[in-house]
Amino acid sequence: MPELPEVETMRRGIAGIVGSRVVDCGPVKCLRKPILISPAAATFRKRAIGTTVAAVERLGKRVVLRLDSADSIVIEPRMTGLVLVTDPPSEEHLRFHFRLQGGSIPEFWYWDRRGLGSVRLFQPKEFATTFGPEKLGPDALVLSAKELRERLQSSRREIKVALLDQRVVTGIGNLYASEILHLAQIHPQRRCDQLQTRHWQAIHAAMLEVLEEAIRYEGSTLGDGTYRNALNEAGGYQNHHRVYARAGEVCRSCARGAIERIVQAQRSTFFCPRCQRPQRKPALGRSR
DNA sequence: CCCCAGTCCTGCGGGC
DNA sequence: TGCCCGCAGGACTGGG
Repeated sequence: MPELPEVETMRRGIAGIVGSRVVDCGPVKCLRKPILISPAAATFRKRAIGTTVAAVERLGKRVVLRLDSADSIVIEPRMTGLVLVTDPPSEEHLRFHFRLQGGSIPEFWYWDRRGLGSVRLFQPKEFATTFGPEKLGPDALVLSAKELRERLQSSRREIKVALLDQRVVTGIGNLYASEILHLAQIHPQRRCDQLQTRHWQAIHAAMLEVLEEAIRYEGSTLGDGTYRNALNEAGGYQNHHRVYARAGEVCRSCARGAIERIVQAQRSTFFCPRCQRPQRKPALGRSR
């Protein structure tokens, strides 16, 4: 499930196309239901072919190709999308193709097993409204601890659920939310409005540490093996997960707690009940 | 404001 | 052995 570290790895994998000219692009004939491509192929090609890639950026969990025409191509991998410069895991799930000239990468593909992702081209105004600040919060690697606190301190939501809200902070998904809260030693069900400044500082520090470490390992490739980098190689961070998909196993921090799995907002959360204590309950009755 | 369930989609693994 | 079903979850939507 590509989140910030996986998408950043994808971005780096095709960063070499900067300066190259798009000589062809378009959907790959696919037996499956086609993924979302907009505008329709003819218009897409007309606007993209002949342009030069000015930059390859990451916008939360999306890869953005900035063209010298001022248009932007946004690749959104959702669950199973990949950007590949080499042999795909399977031919049948190739979805979109780019051919380039003038650089070290002559072509690359968008591959997507489940087909929930998209490849879209935006003109500047449309891009601004689609990805404006009210739709997408600051990037997780840029946001400060103070800003994170200010955005959530009055929310009654559980902290783990709030971290998944891309309007608050972009780039964190289900896997890294669990990892971040474990490193920060915060129980995933603690309410945002009951966290103190020191808790927000811990979450912020853990967010940077986990995401940067995961980027160094080129992301997480889970059991289904879906996620791969642009060279179709698995990531390595799954071997360093503290809690994710480790239910019943011993906690690597305290070496005593067994990792638990709970469901929040219809998604799995993993945590260590010893390292991540729940909200202190107000004392009942009166103390003597 | 926030929550919840439903939607898209495929592959995998448990259960019988 | 084979089939069915539940599950995985990012982003979005509609209703409460």
